Amino acid sequence: MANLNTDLLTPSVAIDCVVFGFHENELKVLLLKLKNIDLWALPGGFVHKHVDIETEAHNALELRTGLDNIFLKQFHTFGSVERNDTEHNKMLVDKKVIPEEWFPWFNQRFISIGFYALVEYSQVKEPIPGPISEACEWCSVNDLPPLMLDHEHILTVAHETLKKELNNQPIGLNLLPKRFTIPELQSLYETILGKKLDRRNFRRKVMSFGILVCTNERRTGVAHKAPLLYEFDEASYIKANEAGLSSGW
Amino acid sequence: MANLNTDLLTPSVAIDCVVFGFHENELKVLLLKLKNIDLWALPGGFVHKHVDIETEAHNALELRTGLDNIFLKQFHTFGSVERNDTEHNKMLVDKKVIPEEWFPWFNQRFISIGFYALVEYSQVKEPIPGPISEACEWCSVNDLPPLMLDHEHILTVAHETLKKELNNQPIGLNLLPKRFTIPELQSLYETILGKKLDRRNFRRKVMSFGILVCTNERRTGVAHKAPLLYEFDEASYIKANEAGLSSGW
DNA sequence: TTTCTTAGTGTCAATAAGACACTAAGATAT
DNA sequence: ATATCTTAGTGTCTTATTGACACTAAGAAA
Repeated sequence: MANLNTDLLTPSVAIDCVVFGFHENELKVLLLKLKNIDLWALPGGFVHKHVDIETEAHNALELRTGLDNIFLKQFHTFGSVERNDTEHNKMLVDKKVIPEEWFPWFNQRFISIGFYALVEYSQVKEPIPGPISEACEWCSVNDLPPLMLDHEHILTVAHETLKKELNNQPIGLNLLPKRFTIPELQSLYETILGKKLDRRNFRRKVMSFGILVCTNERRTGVAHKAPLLYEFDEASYIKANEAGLSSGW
Repeated sequence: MANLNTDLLTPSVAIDCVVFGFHENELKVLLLKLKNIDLWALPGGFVHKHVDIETEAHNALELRTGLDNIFLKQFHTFGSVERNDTEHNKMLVDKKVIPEEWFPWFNQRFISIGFYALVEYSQVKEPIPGPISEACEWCSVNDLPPLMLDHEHILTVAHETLKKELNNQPIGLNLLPKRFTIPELQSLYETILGKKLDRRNFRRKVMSFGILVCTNERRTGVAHKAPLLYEFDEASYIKANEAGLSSGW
């Protein structure tokens, strides 16, 4: 996007992606730091005229993460008139975040389709900044830098959606490494929900889903009793995802 | 829209509304019959540059139903490239559904934001056709006429969303008259879900939500034992809606 | 007044959820 | 080596929720 061929793009339509990762018991989100100013943005982009919006979201994330099979889900479309902020766009030109000739395109009224993504933190070696950004970093959801426009709102809606999804479907296949322990899975749930769960009841419930396979191997080199490693049974996981879990936590 | 001032409209963005009503134990949906051909469409429209998408959806429905306080909820955004169908648009011109000068606008690649609406059937006296339609009618969800483009798909996704919503929140305030009987409410649930529920368990569960107020009056002039009339307690209803119900049916 | 149909209520059993205490195993400190 | 600390793993009891089911009540029609 060093140049911006607006003829190929769908006017008025943008995509914003909230990429969740899980690391050191924190829920992280991938953010781009704009050039020259202390302002951050969600990864995203515009929609080419000949490309489906889901594909475009995948492409945007592949550019940032290098991963090509990311779990992605549309969660909301943001269409408030106030999203168009001429002062903000002028500032982007002033600070040389975008070249002046991009101003007309950026200053359109945009409708933004929000996607959230779940990725395994460790698989993203080095997040790659885009044309208007100088850094791409994981930030803790609980300690966000200043975000552009309504991006904090978009992020909040994505997080709330994710919390609700926990009641309807299993989560973890896309956020955890292939092998993981039950306490790690619990920590993921606790982190997303923002509250503690009872160890014994958690284990009972999650085992009842029938999506976990015990490898009979243990995590070694770790303090205290070595926990058993589990994997997801992908077929059952997908089935549970489609059928939906019955009740909430 | 007898004329179409495209300068005022957001390019590439459209809105489609799936308006649900409940009548004679059937789930109905409001459809427009296009002029001169046996092809039907969801009500909807385009998005004025200075209007929020939610407001635009409300406006579109007010034009069709005369109602100005409809329950509306965004459920999905449809962004497949294949939604743009030049042959279909040529046909619309050929059959004089739209004037030829509208062709370029209609033949854009559109992203469509889907909303579903819940309305009390009896409050819509006479649905009003729009500029490209010659009739506006309630159709049974189980017996749909031929629909334009991907509108049947949009309708299906809306219906599935509504089914899932039953697990998370009460439904009825917007679909039933002010006063209704529990068997009527049950019939609404059964119709949406497409399956029978146990009378006694249904009553117990729905009463446990604490959103129903008994009026101590009965529906008279009806066959068999006169059932008691209930109303929703709006404050509790809204609270239940926000908090979410715990578990599924 | 008998019959038919729907309304309204109660109970019991099975299942799921919440609260809680013990034993096992590895790491570290003494 | 052994004691101690911390986390892993399991079981049980209580309570709440769900599902299955049978009776009585009231109005309409025969």
